Amino acid sequence: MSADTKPHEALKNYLLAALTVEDFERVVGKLDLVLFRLGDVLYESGERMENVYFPTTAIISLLYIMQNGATAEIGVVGNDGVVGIALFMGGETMTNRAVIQSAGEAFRMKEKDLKAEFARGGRFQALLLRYTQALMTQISQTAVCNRLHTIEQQFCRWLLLSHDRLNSDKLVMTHDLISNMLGVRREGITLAAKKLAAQHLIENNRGTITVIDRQGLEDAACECYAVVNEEYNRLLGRGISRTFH
Amino acid sequence: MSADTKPHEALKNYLLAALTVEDFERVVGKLDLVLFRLGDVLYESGERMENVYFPTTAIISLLYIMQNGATAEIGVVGNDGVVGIALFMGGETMTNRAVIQSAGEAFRMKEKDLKAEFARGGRFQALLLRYTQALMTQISQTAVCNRLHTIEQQFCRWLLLSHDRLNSDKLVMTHDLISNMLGVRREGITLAAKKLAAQHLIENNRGTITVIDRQGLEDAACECYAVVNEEYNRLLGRGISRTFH
DNA sequence: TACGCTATGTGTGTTATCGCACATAATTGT
DNA sequence: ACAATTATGTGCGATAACACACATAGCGTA
Repeated sequence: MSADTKPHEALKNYLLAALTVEDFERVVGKLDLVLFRLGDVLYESGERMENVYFPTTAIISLLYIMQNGATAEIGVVGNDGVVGIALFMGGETMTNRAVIQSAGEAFRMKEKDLKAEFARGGRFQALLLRYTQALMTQISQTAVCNRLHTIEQQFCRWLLLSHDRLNSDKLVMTHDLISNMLGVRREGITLAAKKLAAQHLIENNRGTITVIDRQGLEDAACECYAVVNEEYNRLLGRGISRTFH
Repeated sequence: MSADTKPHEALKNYLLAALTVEDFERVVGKLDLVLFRLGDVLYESGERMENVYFPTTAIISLLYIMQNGATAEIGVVGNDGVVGIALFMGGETMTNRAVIQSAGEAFRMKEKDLKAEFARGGRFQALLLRYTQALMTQISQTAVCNRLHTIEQQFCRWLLLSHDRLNSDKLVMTHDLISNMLGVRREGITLAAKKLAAQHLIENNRGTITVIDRQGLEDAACECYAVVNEEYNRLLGRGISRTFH
């Protein structure tokens, strides 16, 4: 397999791609490719997980669901990371739901296999922990952004984080869905989208948002996006931002 | 020392107290007691840390500082945890500032000693990782709370989290300081404090807030406090909430 | 005891966002 | 082609929080 001319699909996930050849060869045998559709749930709040997932083309949203049904996203995971950190962090469950925000593929690894790999204590463990710290930074910045910034700024941050994890400029996503992620009204997103479209930063069609001016979007966002992006670069040793695609 | 009749001060920190006798005996030799005053900074954003701290009576706030000087707390650490997780998570630095919110003591451990202990991979490592997951839950809930709840509800959550980590009902803290933590205006806190005082949940004197009706405060808070508290109990195997004092 | 500093209380007008209602437009199914 | 469904656009009054201004009150100390 290492002699293949075509690189393994799993290398599309940056965590897996950062393994040594030796580690990768061993780990790859324990991975299964899974296809997810929009809305699929990888785990529920408080639910015991049986697998972790290393996304390649899928994007997963970590959502908190309030007792009254209101929702708010605390973070997003794509080909930069892994879903199911509670399995190696030792908590077994989390207080959020992991839901597919953008259809695509991910590699599944069984709990037992993951724990065995983690316990080896080598590069894989170090990578998983550094990724977890990066995710903490993203969640922290979500908290800050929710506190201090406007819907429009948050929408920009959210678009950029999604765009980074997508190999297309087209986000298939309704305003309503986005509003659930950001924990705001649907009308708030409609308004923000119109404003960004008027500045020619995005195109805003029924069910899809297309990124037109990536740099313009970054300028329109608050500092939160840049802080998170730089921390991911620093911790995971490569850009996940568009600059590096 | 294990034969002492008086329990070691370090046992006031729940992470250290959860170690096996053997682990504790070894670790305790590497701890130094430090006294902190209000406002002391344990590390700055992006600054290389040289120690971790296991608080006993001190309370530490993890603050994000925006470029324009605005601040927002992302989490709070007391005798339930440890400050400086970046040292074992592998990132070395974080994007926030750790600042003393309530004067008191903490045990300091050198980076090298901590990393050596972590690398042993035993109970101490497991505890540190589970604590990190608990902290992630707290940060997540801060994000949710910032998004969906009123200043008054957030103030209740904040009071409860602080009260849990304090061995007194008196919080020495100005409205101005609290407003910096919550990322709101000082007047907003004055108003919320007056409302809670009118309901006899707290007493609101110059420079101090005294918790009068703990249960009433919990009822006035949003679900965010309960979610975090339950998750700490589940992950760290003991209550840090007042119920268990 | 009086002065000065710090903390808290309060009022006014503004803004962002909300909740709700409803119109319009795009897509899907028959 | 038409009806039904889904997505988006828009208006309006309510509310929470903001910024700013300034009054009062508690505390330390000269």
